[in-house]
Amino acid sequence: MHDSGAGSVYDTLLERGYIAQVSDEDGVRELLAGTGVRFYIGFDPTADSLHVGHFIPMMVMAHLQRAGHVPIALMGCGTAMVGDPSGRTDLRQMMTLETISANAERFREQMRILLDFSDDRALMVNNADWLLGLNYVDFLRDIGVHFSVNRMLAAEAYKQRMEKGLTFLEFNYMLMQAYDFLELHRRYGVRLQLGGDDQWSNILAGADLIRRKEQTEAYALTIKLLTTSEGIKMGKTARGALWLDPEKCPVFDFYQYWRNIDDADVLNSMRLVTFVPMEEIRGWEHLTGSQLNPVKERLAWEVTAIVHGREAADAARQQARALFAGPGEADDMPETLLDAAELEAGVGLLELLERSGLSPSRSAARRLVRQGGVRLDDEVISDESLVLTAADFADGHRILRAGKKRFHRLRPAD
RNA sequence: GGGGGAGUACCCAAGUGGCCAAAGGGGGCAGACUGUAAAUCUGUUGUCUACGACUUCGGUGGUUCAAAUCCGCUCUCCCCCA
Repeated sequence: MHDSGAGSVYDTLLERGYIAQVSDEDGVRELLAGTGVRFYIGFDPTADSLHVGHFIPMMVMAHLQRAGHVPIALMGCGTAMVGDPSGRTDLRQMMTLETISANAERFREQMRILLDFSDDRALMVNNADWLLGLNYVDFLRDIGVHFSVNRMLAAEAYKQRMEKGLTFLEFNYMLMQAYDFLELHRRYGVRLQLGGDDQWSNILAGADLIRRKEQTEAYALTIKLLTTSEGIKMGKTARGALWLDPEKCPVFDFYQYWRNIDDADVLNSMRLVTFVPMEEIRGWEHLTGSQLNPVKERLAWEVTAIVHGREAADAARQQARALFAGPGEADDMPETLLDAAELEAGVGLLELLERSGLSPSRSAARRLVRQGGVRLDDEVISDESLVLTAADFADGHRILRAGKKRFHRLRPAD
């Protein structure tokens, strides 16, 4: 884990491909050339776990922290009460403050995987502290005057909503985020806000506000969203987003997501989600086809190690190698225990597929069998009415496979 | 406040009394081919005690032998006028 010693952090960010837009490139470069710069990124706790979409901005914060700057992670409990319309086609589900606060608690824990909060090397603040107590009329007179509705409507973030409709509630989001920036400038001297590229107009609004209220230059820098080479958002899995919480996305699945990445996206991902030095990454540029497989494995290990720790990454790698390469198997494969009584009576294959989570329903399990997608150990099972009894477990456990990539261990309970 | 329009499966979107578990596309899943990739081809994609049965077309109550389709009420959203 190391950055290239030479060059400024700004150049590191640029080279690794994080930067999407900057309000004043020279200004930001100069600012970051110093040390101890406080900058912030806001995270609205609208779900109970962070996902890869948040992970990229976190990586940027980590790079900057390692270069001696001070990241401020803003928990958007106040802004989450309103909901950011940027990039959304419809109104977010309104959330209660309790839910939001509980989510923020999870976010806080997950932030620690990448940021060092000790000795004020990074700060965590909550905009509920200043947003929830605001007086409406005061806010309008103090902040609202500085916003032109005409200009707001021209913002890309709102344009998309002009067809589907935009509520006044959401329309205010930009003002709140702008106010956050101002508030953090006043409290901590923050002059730089980072965010996903969809946050561009919101961040600029804040920089403008600071300029007007404080006559100080503030900067906006947006980070590229994690997309495939075809511009499609990455991080979606069959079960939804690629969550950082192992409860919501098992480590093995997380690892496999990166292991199975498209050839065209390997190096780009390597730059964005790992700390592997650029010199090393450049050395892989000429690789093509199956030569990229070891690189994919490295990528998967590196990200997994950052998010879940080295041991978990080692385990996932070992498990994957065992399952795909040889007849072996790993220890921490998900498993289902079968008690003696049910083995006595016999357990149906379809039931097992459903219970293990390999199939969402028995109908789906039946289809899977019919299409030759089910294997018990290495044998394809075509009999959908197959029943397993204690005799089938004479050698201990059996491995149930759905398709080529999903595995589950069945084991008699002791 | 007045007028018009829309809500269909994971998403988009056909269907306007029976031939509808509901066209088509996307996505997902499986198989073939491969490199645990992509592309391509094939199959599949409501549930179940499965050649049949049951539940689904915003919600609810009706009309009818029969409703996603007709009527009343209701919820949500969009557009035009104010």
